[in-house]
Amino acid sequence: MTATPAEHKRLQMADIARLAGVSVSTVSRALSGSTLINEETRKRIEQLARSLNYSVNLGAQNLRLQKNQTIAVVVPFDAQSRQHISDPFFLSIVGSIADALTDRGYDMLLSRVDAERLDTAAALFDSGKAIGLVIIGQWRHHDQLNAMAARQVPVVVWGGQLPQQLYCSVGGDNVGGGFLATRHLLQQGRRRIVFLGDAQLPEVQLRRQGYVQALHEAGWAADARLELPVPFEIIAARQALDRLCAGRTRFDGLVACSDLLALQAVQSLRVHGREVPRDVAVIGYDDMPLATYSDPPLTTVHQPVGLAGGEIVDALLSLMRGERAAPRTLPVHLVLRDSAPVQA
Amino acid sequence: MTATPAEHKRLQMADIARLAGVSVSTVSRALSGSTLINEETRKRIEQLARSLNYSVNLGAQNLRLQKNQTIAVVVPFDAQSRQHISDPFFLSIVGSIADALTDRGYDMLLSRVDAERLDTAAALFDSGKAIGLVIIGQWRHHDQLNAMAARQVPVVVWGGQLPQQLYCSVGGDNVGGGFLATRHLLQQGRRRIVFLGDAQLPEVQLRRQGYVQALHEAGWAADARLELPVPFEIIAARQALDRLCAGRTRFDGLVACSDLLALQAVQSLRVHGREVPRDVAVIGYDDMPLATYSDPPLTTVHQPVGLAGGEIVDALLSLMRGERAAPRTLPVHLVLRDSAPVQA
DNA sequence: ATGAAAGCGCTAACAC
DNA sequence: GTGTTAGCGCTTTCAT
Repeated sequence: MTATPAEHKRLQMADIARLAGVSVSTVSRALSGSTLINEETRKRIEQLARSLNYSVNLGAQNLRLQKNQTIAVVVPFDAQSRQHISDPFFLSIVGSIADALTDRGYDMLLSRVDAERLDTAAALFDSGKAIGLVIIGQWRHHDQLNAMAARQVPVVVWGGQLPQQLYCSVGGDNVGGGFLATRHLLQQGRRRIVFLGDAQLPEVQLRRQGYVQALHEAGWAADARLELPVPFEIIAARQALDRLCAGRTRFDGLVACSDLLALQAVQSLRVHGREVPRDVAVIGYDDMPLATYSDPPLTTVHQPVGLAGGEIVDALLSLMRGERAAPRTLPVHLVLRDSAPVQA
Repeated sequence: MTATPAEHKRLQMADIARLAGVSVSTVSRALSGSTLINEETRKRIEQLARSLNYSVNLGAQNLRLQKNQTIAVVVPFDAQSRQHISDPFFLSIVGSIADALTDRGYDMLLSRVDAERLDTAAALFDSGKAIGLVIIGQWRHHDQLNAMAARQVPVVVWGGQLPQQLYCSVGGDNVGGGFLATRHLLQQGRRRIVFLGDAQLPEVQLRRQGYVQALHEAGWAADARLELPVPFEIIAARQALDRLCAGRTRFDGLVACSDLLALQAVQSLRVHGREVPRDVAVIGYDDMPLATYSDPPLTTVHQPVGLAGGEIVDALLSLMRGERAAPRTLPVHLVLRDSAPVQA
């Protein structure tokens, strides 16, 4: 609320030095807690600095010290759908990482890149803006991530563990999650189970593996007509669901790759006169808060979002220390609620 | 996945210069799009740089150019409850701001500070780490925010507009929201309406003003027994709600200060044998996605989260240009769903 | 069109 | 203990 660009009047060490009647080195020492300085001068300088709201310029300090405490967290976006950060799961993961980084004394730079060009995220590292990268999701570009890792960019990816993976990933047990959900439905007597999710995405592909595996164990084969490759984006997903429900494909169970997708399915089913769980049992994924409050409360695969941030950050830090960081798969479990209860 | 801290081998301009057989100045010119350079040399250098994944060190560049494109977004946390970023509304706002900043070419630094010491956020500016600040919520420290603004820290606060406010705020119309919710309940014949929210927080205080105003217009006075000063934190809120429901205070309507709070109320009421909306009509606040899917779907005050990011960022940018930025109040509206339907 | 040199704000030898 | 000086990686006069 001033009329002059506040930019120009930022204090610097030389100003403090002049006002205190000492040299800049003395100020530097006073403010950096050096031992070889008179206690009284330090007090005086510290107080002066504080009273003027002076803080050491971190850009200059970092340059001089060759140091940096910034980690970039990259949330890819789908350029086609111009999708924004809105998926509650992504947001939660970001929150979890933010907490973990704060706890460990790092700064977090939040960036967005085109999901088709994950490799552009490396510029954040190459330019020295960040000393490490966290990328949320592999999307369709396992290869780009591999290339980044191959040239030593410190990067941890939230996502699935894939064969021939050079980068470090941290993620929920996707195969296990898909399996648990599907097996539960089978155990409740469901036979025709829809799988809802775009298997082009590695995480979804892995969940699908669990789905297929559960079917096989029960003696069934996967049926391509029951696989609905919907994106995470709600509007498009809903259209696909409405088509499915309006069509003549019969099904009595459904495994979705997010809670939001599952709830869209519930709504679509309702519109088409089918009841959950009576006609179709539905299982979500993620266990976001809304799964508790929804109608019906959602049986869903719980992802350990709270832990995720710490795991991701710890993996990245060890990577940056030069250690090899093995991919980590975090345990998931099924939370039973009403959309796919025991005793269907 | 290497065994050597990758830190040391970051390329710099001198390396490129050496490899290209030119001076650093030439490289600098080539990479910065200067006109006084041979087109062929530029091509050659650009290609060399690209092939080596070289990017200009932005720390050094910023220092030299006295420039910086980083905006800090600060999400305060309640140190007592050790609360993490989990409130879906905060997360959404952060997402919206992230999108707005990305669109406008700024970097976003996400920080957390103790909600009791909002003023510590100013260090991000004083140290030159960020050239502008966005703070999510006023919490209990209007005064600290005023002090920051008074000393020219470019800051925009998401929150309510208060008297004697020196800083620029952007926020939903809280008085209007509280009013709309309460009036709706009154129009549906509800008479004893609980207000759920900690009026120590300015935004909540404003919503309470709207609540009181609606009561007055209908000829009623506020009843202190119907005001439940719960925090946004779920566990504590739930305890207070259970106490209310178990007690002998009668009420047939409830206005909550977040959707999560409203849904906790619904659950608490259920546990105590009361039905929503039949016995108690409930209205939430924010209109998060879960409000659509919940049981019952929540009548709630819609906040324009999608717009918020752009408004906040634009206000901040104009502030940084040295213009005076007036506080902005964004319109809210009531979304009618089943928890407080028309025709109670 | 290109190179040499100064300097952005800071820290760390190295003097004294 | 404190000041002087060099230099972190870059851009930009100023020469040539």
